[in-house]
Order: sequence, then structure tokens, then C-alpha cells
Amino acid sequence: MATGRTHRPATRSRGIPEATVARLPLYLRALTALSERSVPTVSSEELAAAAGVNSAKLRKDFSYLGSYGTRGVGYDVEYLVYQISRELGLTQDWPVVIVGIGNLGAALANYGGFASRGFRVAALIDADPAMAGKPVAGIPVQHTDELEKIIKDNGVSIGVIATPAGAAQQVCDRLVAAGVTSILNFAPTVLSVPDGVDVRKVDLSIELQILAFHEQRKAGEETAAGDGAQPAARTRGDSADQGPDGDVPAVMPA
Amino acid sequence: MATGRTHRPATRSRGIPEATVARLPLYLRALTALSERSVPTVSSEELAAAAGVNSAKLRKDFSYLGSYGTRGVGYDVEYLVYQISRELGLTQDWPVVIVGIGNLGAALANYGGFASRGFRVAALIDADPAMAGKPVAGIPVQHTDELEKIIKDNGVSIGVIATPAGAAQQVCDRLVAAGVTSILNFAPTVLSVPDGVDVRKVDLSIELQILAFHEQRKAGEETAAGDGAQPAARTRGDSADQGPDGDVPAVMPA
DNA sequence: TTTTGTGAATCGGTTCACAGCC
DNA sequence: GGCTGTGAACCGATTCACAAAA
Repeated sequence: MATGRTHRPATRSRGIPEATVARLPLYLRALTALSERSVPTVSSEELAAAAGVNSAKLRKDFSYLGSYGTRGVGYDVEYLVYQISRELGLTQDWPVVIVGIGNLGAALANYGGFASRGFRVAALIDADPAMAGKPVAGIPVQHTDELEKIIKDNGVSIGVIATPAGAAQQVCDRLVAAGVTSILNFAPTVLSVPDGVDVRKVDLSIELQILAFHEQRKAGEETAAGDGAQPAARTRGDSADQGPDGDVPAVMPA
Repeated sequence: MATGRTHRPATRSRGIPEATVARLPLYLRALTALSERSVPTVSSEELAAAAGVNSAKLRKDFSYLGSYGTRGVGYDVEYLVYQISRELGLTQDWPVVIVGIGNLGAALANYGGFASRGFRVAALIDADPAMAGKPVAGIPVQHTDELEKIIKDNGVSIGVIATPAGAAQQVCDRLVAAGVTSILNFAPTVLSVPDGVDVRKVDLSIELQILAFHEQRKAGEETAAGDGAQPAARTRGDSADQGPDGDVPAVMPA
């Protein structure tokens, strides 16, 4: 690999696995924390611990980006921050609109993690005329009527839907028609979109249901443990690894 | 399979794949919608479309639960709703506490999707003394000092963390010490927990970063398309399939 | 005839383990 | 000696395709 070292990392690029892409933000967060503490260098072992994955996975992930480490030493924190940011497209500015300014929309508008990562809230949009003009997170809410104009004027390509389920598809259609090609959906509905538009969703209650499933199993196990020996049944796997990251995030060209 | 048909679905049970568990809530949502429209029966094809997955996957998923369909006919909606609910443990009542009542915590407290699925918000907890007593979603906020008592009095085993990142680990430790064994973490930090405690997380900005990655690719493609033929490069995969569901949710006994 | 349920094939991701480089 | 980068082995999940059942 690495036939040269031009600006564009030469040969790589044909397909970083989705699972890897889904973890890059995680590494980035851990690296940013290290960077703030002025740590110059990390080993795969340390960084993996900070990101909550195992080190072999992390090294393999990085190997898809290129050879950015130094054997016997580790990775240069600043350099990696830059490489991952660039890979994720965070070195450019992404204007986003948030549609549906209820509690959740407001929470999103106020969320610091966006601004610090290249996302700029270009507009807040809500269907309720009473909301219009009210500032949320310092940004005045605009009425849905303005949606198309806002998208076009600001060159928005990413939209966030935080409306009730009933309104989501309609909002989605309008966003797409106006030129949005990536949608983050918080409404508990399946959106249908034309080819070429990416949808990702976050469903607050799904995660809770998955926890309930395992919680239930735990409760059952205590009683039915009549298998091996100790009270602590089922000592699967290692430690770390957190939640729904080990995604196979299925980007689906939808 | 299915050696009998006792109450407890007999033989199955030894391990429903994680990926399947992660989709059950999705099927449940689609089925609930059908149920409300009084649809008596669905085929795997129809239900799969409604849930945004493909039908082979859905059938395989259901096959792990047992043989609940009728060949040539499809699945009985009500029956399936019940079976999936039971499998997920939603036929029982899960008291949960939400810690950190900012915008996000408030959004969660107000979120209808919880109550309707067996989750009961037992308490809202915040570190700000000024919040104490204020009702949010009809529930008075309590001060962090009460945390341990609340957990114990209500037999809470699931906790939701919606605090700022800095407070999350400490809150997590207290929840776990008080007896919580499942945690849903909205704070952008990796939590470390003892064995036997499940953590799942939702990071609002990670999803956006993943979208940015693909968005960037699209932008690049338009120009660099000099490969195949048509403007619509890379016509991967089928249609449906939405977002971060195709998880490999890595339950990790943490 | 229709549609489920499921082995077998395939695909993608993770883990292992070690050669290569500092 | 320490740590990265990566083939190879492994493992789980998805898809295919068809036999079995209604």
C-alpha cells in the first residue's frame, strides 16, 4: 500500500467499511480530548481504551485511512485529529436545518457537539406560527412556509427532523424536493426517500427496548442459573465496547 | 425446532442474535400501527416494507422467536405484537429514572414512546437545586441527593443519563452503586461500568458526522465520476433499510 | 397457489497473531 | 523491545433459493 505520499492519500479511498466510518467519530472525540490535554502521542492501546473499543479493531480501522502511525511509538494526536476530520468531511462547514422545535429540537439546537464539529445550525423551522420569531439557542424560529427558501438560500444539504411522527414524511419530502440529500430522523417513522438520499435515524425508545430485553434476561438468569457454577453466569467477551457503535450502519442509498 | 408448545416457547431461547433483537422494536412499531388500523394479518413482504427491512431478513428474525406465521397466509398481527412484546420484556412495567433535566432530559420525559411501551418514568433527577420541585412533563424534578433513595424505593433497574459529559461518569457510578443494571447514555462520553451492567449510548452528533461522511462522498462523486457510465454512479444495494438499525449492537456484558 | 421457515452460500466485520519497522 | 500494520482465520449476520405447509 501507499504507493506515494501526495496530498490526497493516493491509492486508498475505495471504500472504508461502514463499521469503520461509524467509529471514526468516536476516535475523533477521544483524540480531541487528548489534544485538549496537550498529549502529543497515543498508542493504539491507550486510544482504544479511551474510545471504548479494542486495539486490534482500532488499528485495522486506521489502516483503512492510511499508515498514520509510527511503529514502536504510536499515533501523533494532532495529525490524526486532522486526518479523521478530513476523512469525515468535518473540515468543511455543513449548514443544517432542524425542523420541529419541540423539546427535542430545542435540545438539538442547543447541543454543543454540533458547532464544534463543523455543523452550523442555519435555521430552526417549526409549523407552529406561534413559535415564529422566538429565539431558541439564539436563533429565531422560522415558519415551515419558509422551508424551501431557507434550504436554497443557505445551500443546506443536511436536514434534521425532530417533528412528531405524523409530520415527518411530509417534511422529509419537502426537504428532499428542496435539495437536501442527507436526513437525520428523530421521528419514530420509517421515511421513504428517493435514491441518492441518505437517511439515518435515532429512535429514543428503541434503545430502551433493547436494554429491557437484556434486563429481562438477567432477571431470568438469576433463578434459572442451574447450569455452570458461580452466580455470575455467562462470562462472555471482554470488557469495554459501548452500546450501538459496533454498528453496521447500513448507509443505504435508500 | 418447536418440540412443544408450552407457555414458555419451549426449546428456543438460547440466544436470539443481537442484530435481531435490535430490530424487534422496529417490527413492533410497524405492527402496532397495523393493529391500530385493525389489520388482522400481514405477510412478511408487507410488514418488512413497513418496517424498512427486507422480507427474508424479517422471516429469519421471526424464525428465532418461533413459528408464529401461517404459510400461505402471513402473520396474525395481534398475536405477533404480543409475542414480540413479551420477548422484549415489554409486558412488564419498567420504572426508569432520567438524570439531567436539561432540554434533552425534558424531551425524554415528554416522549410518548416510553409510556406506551411499558416504560414508566419513576423520577426526574437534576443536580441544580433551582430545578427541584419544578414539574416537567407533570413529574416534579428531584435533587441528585435523593438519587439512591429513589432508585431503591422504586426498584429502578434502568437509568437514563442526559447530563453534560462531565457529570456522566459520576452519575453512572452512583446509579450502578444504587442497583441500576442498564444504562442508556446520551452524554458524549464512554462510561465504564462493572461487569453485568449494560450500557447503550445515543450520540446525537455521531450520526450527523456519519451523514457528513457520505455527503462529502456524494459531492466528490459528481465530479470524479470518470469511471463507469451514467451520472448516477454506485448503484449499490436495494431500496429500503433505514439508518443505524442494521446494528451489531454489541451488548457487551461490559 | 401463496407465503412461511430454513438450510446453504455469501458477505462483511472482528479477532488473532506475527512480520515489519521504529 | 515496543508498537504498528495486515494477512489469515474466524464468526456472525444477510441473502438466496427452495421445500414444506396451508
